[in-house]
Amino acid sequence: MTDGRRLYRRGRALARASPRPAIIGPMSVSASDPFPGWDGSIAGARQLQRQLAAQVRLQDALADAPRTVAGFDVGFDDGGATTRAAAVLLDADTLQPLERHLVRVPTRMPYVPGLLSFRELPALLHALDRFSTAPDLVMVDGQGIAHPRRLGIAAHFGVATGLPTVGGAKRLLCGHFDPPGPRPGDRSPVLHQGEVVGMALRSKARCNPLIVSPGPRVSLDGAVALVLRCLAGYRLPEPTRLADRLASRRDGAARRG
DNA sequence: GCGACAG
DNA sequence: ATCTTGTCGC
Repeated sequence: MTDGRRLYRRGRALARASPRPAIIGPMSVSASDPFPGWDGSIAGARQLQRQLAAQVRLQDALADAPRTVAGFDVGFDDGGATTRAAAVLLDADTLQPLERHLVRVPTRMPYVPGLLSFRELPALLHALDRFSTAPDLVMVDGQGIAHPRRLGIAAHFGVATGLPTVGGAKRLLCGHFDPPGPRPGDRSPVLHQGEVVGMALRSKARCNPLIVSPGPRVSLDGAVALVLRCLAGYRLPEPTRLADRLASRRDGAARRG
């Protein structure tokens, strides 16, 4: 299924997928064709990343008072054959969930460091389509611009949808940082090739720092401020934490025993 | 050549 | 990511 040139399997199911609602924005691509122009190769994927990264603008351009925040994450089933994408919409002020969606689609790409979005973005876009209304802000489990070519899955999501997006990862993909202070809120810049591409944020005491990096329409400082606003006593911000629980079949309602 | 390597 | 119970530390 992977011959080095065509690593991505285009499937019938994807071809007849439902079109994206018109609530997303002018920059959006359809969930059925997430990577227009991609030839399916590794080199082509990297080239597309460089091209899309050039479209990322880090000027804050979100609603004055975001009313909703969405969290996205992915998990796997059937030994990896099925990709589970979770999308949770929360009230930005109370952080209470308003909508929760879980979609299952066939896995079509293996995990390749630096090309995570080519594996998980399609499923995330399908999950996004389930929302009854577009979120004011998006948070994705993964890197924003803290990526070798400045297009982690969060940044890619933002470019693909036109929505303001923030990346929150549990670990670093590239670059380095000095350990931030021990108290919640302490932070230390993430550097890569001489550029500040993110912030290692101590979101909770005695926990490893969260790697925060912006996607389109959000600045680095803005991303940190938004993440801080979404914290509720856990290392991960609520949007991503709830999506993670839903995608990883660890959701309270789905557990027995 | 060697080490690193989101999820 | 995923396979998996209890356990050490705060």
